[in-house]
Amino acid sequence: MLIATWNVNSIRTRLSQIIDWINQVNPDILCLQETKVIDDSFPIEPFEKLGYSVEVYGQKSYNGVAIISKIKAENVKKGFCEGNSDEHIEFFQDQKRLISADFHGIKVINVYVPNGSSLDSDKFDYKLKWLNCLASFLDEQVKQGGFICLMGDFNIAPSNLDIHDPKKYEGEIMASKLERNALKNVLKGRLIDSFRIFEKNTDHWSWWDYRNNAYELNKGWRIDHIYISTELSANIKSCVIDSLPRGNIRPSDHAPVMINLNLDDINLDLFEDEDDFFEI
DNA sequence: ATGGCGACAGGATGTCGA
Repeated sequence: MLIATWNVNSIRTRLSQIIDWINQVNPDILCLQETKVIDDSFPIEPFEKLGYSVEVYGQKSYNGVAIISKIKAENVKKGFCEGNSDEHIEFFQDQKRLISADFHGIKVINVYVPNGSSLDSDKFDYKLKWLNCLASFLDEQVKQGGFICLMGDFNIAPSNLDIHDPKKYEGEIMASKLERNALKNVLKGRLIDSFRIFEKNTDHWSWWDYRNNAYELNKGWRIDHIYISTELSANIKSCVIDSLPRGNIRPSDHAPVMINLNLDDINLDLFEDEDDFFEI
């Protein structure tokens, strides 16, 4: 099963490129971020024509997430809705940055983490609070049992290996200790970075700034990630960043990232107490 | 380089992203 994530920076501007990519790669599940459109205006038909179902959670101009899937999404949830106090939900619900759904017993959580602007900005405070809320949300999902796939645009380079020039950006936005610790607190060791299962010590980027010829100079960051329950690590056959779409005419500034997950030999014993899993 | 580049809303140019 191919599961992919892509910050497309406007679904309407990038539509034909996304359709081309789907035709070429044939993913089973594609999580999108920065769709930048209200739900009523999301172009659902081009995906349905290819046999996909579409779940959207968007808003005007900013943010917006969606899940495109061949398998029908079960238990779709939009925004933070569990494991968080009502005031948290209230605080975060105006920015559409999270959608989750179950597929064959795997809970797919698609996130667009706030950028945060700079460390002295109110937006940075919002980013850390949002990540803390995500940690609580994830705690609740883990409690419910089942495998988890947490993916999307995290706007954080987990280590200096994920930045083309770590010295230049040391301690700055997307590279700070505070953000990295907030991300670690989300993962809590129970989820692992799929990409680093295969690429232990290599430079690969998922985002290149539109400015300063960054893509041509290959000056990028790896800020788009697919985290998966540690129990599933043996089932991941590959994790690849497809950088080619970044070279398109009028590209997104992000590249798609995907994993190939083998579900054939998943150990169902892990879920012997989870009736929900067997109903699917 | 307090600038780059691109999308958006709106109908010029400011805001936002990363």
